[in-house]
Amino acid sequence: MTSMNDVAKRAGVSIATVSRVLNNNSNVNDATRAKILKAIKELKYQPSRVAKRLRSKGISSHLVGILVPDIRNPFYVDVLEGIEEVAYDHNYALIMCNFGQDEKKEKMYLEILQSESIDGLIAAPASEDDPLLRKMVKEGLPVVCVDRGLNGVKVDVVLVNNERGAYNAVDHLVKSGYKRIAFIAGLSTIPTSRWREKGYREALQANHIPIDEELIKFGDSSHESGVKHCSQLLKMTHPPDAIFAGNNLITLGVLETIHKMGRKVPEEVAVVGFDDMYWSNSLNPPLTAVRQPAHEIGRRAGELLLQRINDKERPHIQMILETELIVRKST
Amino acid sequence: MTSMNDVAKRAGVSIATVSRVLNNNSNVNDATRAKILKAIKELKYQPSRVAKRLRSKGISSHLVGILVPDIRNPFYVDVLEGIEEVAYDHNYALIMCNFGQDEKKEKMYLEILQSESIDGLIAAPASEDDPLLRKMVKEGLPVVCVDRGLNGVKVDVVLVNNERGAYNAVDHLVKSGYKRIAFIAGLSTIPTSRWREKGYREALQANHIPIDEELIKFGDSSHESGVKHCSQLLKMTHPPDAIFAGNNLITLGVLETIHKMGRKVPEEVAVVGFDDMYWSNSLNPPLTAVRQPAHEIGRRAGELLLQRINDKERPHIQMILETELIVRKST
DNA sequence: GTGAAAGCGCTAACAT
DNA sequence: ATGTTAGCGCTTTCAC
Repeated sequence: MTSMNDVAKRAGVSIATVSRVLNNNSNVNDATRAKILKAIKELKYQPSRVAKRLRSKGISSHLVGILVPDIRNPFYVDVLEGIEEVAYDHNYALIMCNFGQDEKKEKMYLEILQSESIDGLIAAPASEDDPLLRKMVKEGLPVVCVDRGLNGVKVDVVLVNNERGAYNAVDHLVKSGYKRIAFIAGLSTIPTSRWREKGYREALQANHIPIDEELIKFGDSSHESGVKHCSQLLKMTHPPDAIFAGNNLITLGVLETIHKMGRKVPEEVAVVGFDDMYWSNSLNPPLTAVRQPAHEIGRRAGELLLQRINDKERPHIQMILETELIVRKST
Repeated sequence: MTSMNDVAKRAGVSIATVSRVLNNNSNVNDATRAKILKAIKELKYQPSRVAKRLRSKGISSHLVGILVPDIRNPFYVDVLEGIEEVAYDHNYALIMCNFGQDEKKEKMYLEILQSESIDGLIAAPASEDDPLLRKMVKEGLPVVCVDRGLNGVKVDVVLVNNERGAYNAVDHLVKSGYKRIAFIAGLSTIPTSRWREKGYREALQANHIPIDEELIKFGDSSHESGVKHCSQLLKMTHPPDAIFAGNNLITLGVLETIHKMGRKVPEEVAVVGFDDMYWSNSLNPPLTAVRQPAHEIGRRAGELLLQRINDKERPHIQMILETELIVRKST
């Protein structure tokens, strides 16, 4: 790699001057500037982001971290895309860490992120009580949480009204005549699962439908979990006539299982999923789903993060976006 | 951030000794080591990856870059996951760059990656002639290409036999009795599109079916492109009785369009897609698809990269994996 | 307007 | 077995 030194030599100036034209703050003689620019071009010089980062802590290193629970979940992919869009617009690079619901992995990634001297972090932590993340926030790292918050510490948060989203889905199921509505939830430790469960219970209560605890299954937010719990449900003596799936991946597992067991959707079992996908229309049958504005969540989170990086004193914001129930053919 | 200096002071030793226990190479007195370890723990010291990177060029910085064309494509997500798996096992962090089929963006990301002093790079470049990437390889950066190669320079490559994959798909279509088989390809500039086209043509020829150029559409590897070309195809006076979709996203667009136009699959139009998805079974109808071992591709690429990082002289490898045609209900 | 020099946190000779 | 020191490539006072 050619360094500032090479440029300085070639232009016959000192590295300080080179640095000046690079960050075009101070005044530099036009002739000198031209010489330097020429040398930069000739040498194809590229400043080292690493050295910059090491030297100027606090000054923008233009690197932000992203911590996602599961890259296989299309929801997070969309969020990521939203973030990436604003990052790109502002010349930030992303260091992406996918911890796959594994808290050990999450911890390791947080440590790496920290030691990479990132400017900021967008995270969907496994737990709202994550001590390490909390510590990083306290130490002044700009952090924006998506999809879930972080207790006991001030952070910007972008999420969706999960309770209402679930409520609407289940309410729709009831209004469509379904009586035994099961809920396959994600990991019980993650907040979204609990909010969605709350919405589920409330909708049932509001409609005077007794809650059958047998119909509530907590799994681990994965495709396999959807498969497992759906097949258990379907094998019950009194199987449910509708399933509310706690997320994307679970929904896909549920659909697969129902097909494999030869049941008809929605005649024998209706399905509504939390999280819409852009290809929900091509599923069999077209899926009724609670749509989260994932891309928007990503964009907002990205914007909030950049704002906070530039102004650490700005008051904290909790941004709650609404979901939308997209009724198709599975209910 | 607490630094090595803080640790050294607290333990009453020099930073060199601290560095030694951290990289446990040389001999350190057990008592001293214990003291230092204690100080590290008490201070919650974390070495700065940035400083390490700056200092020791060439010595592993444990950061590798990933350059993917489109994170929305489930194929790349699976590849990414495979890479991430091996990276995690070897304590490498990933800096992920998604250029969204945009060559300008790709260039910017390559520059960033370069100036981050990464140890190596796994890339699926937009073009096999990318000059910047080529330059980086020439300058000694370990690079592994996935899904496509890089001309005029030696690199490890992991990809799939696209030609044969396409051939098998189309051959299957013919053998199933379809006569007017359309092909909606991805971006004509990317090699995979051309290989798949080749396989398509060959299968037709081998089966003595005349090629109708009207039935070959080149788009841009996106969902929208699938929608657009499928609807054009279906509106023809003599529409095709089968569609071979050039990738994941295109397939989804095709399916959506067929449903929207009220045609029956496979009775009115059969569909086979390149790239299988783990939820292909839940599509309407279950999709016949050419399965690429995406996860395996990722793992292999990751392994090759780590090997190359550790041994720049190792001979270059081109790894060609086979595809598998999964016949379901759409054909 | 420009240069010299200190230092960010670390590693790796080279001393002791 | 441990300490001293010179950088890695950059920014930023402080001089001139």
